[in-house]
Amino acid sequence: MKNYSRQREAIINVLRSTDIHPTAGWVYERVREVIPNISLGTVYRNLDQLSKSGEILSISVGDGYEHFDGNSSPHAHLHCRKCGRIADAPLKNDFLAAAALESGFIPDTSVYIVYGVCAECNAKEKEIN
Amino acid sequence: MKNYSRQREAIINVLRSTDIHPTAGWVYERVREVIPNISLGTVYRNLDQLSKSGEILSISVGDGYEHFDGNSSPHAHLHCRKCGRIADAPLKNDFLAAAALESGFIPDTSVYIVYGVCAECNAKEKEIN
DNA sequence: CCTAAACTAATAATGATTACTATTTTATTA
DNA sequence: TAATAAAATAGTAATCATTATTAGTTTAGG
Repeated sequence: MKNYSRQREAIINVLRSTDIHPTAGWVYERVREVIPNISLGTVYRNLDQLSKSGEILSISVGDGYEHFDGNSSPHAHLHCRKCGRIADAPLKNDFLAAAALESGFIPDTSVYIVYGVCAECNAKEKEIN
Repeated sequence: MKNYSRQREAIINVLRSTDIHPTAGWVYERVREVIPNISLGTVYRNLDQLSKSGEILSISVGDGYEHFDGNSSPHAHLHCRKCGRIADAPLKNDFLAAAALESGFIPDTSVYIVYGVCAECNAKEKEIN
């Protein structure tokens, strides 16, 4: 069903080495440092595959890019509207099930994104005014 | 700052009349029934504006489209991986603040999306097998 | 009525993502 | 260690949701 490829391994390694929740393009640039002639399509295909198999997480914050997270255990994301950063935040475990109680819906993953302004951007704002 | 326009009013009306969390394209088709020569760009611009001002909610489930929700009060969304439907689900109120406790992040909105399979799709699956 | 800011229709441009194709790699079996 | 089929890849072209542009129209306030 699924064969080994050093391209995929490199992609996973890059993802596991960061917590910035990168885009496909960012992953592509980093992987190129190891496999210079890797194709952008290969990066997209593998990220798609890995997120469908549950090994990684795919996150849409609505900034026009798909973001990826090597940590697929349940946690929330804090997305800063100003700098665009996506940070991790803890999440009570029983929440996923509780939210889906309704109507026979069978949950597998969840993405919880909190929009707002991060501490750093808030500090900069205060400096200016 | 913000002027009245009947295009924007029609867009809000369409959004408030449904709970399917439509895309810009869907809203466009519905508004055209009332204002036949409305421009798609106008729909996009207004939806963007309204979601930035907090009057509506913008939701990315990762299906390649941006979805919109006329109900901007905090609630979770159940996104079915098979039929693509997005349903509403209740959400404990204090959750938003709790998830953002960390590091001085100041939350404004949150989008909580649970991925899985809805009851209907699950029933169909059982019929087949 | 006048004016400036906000808005619109129509259309062109953008750019992230996906599709396609010929070639190469992987895993398996003899 | 060949032979083979499934899975992957590089490179490139195509897609299409969204954004930008522009000339003209509408709104609101004095």
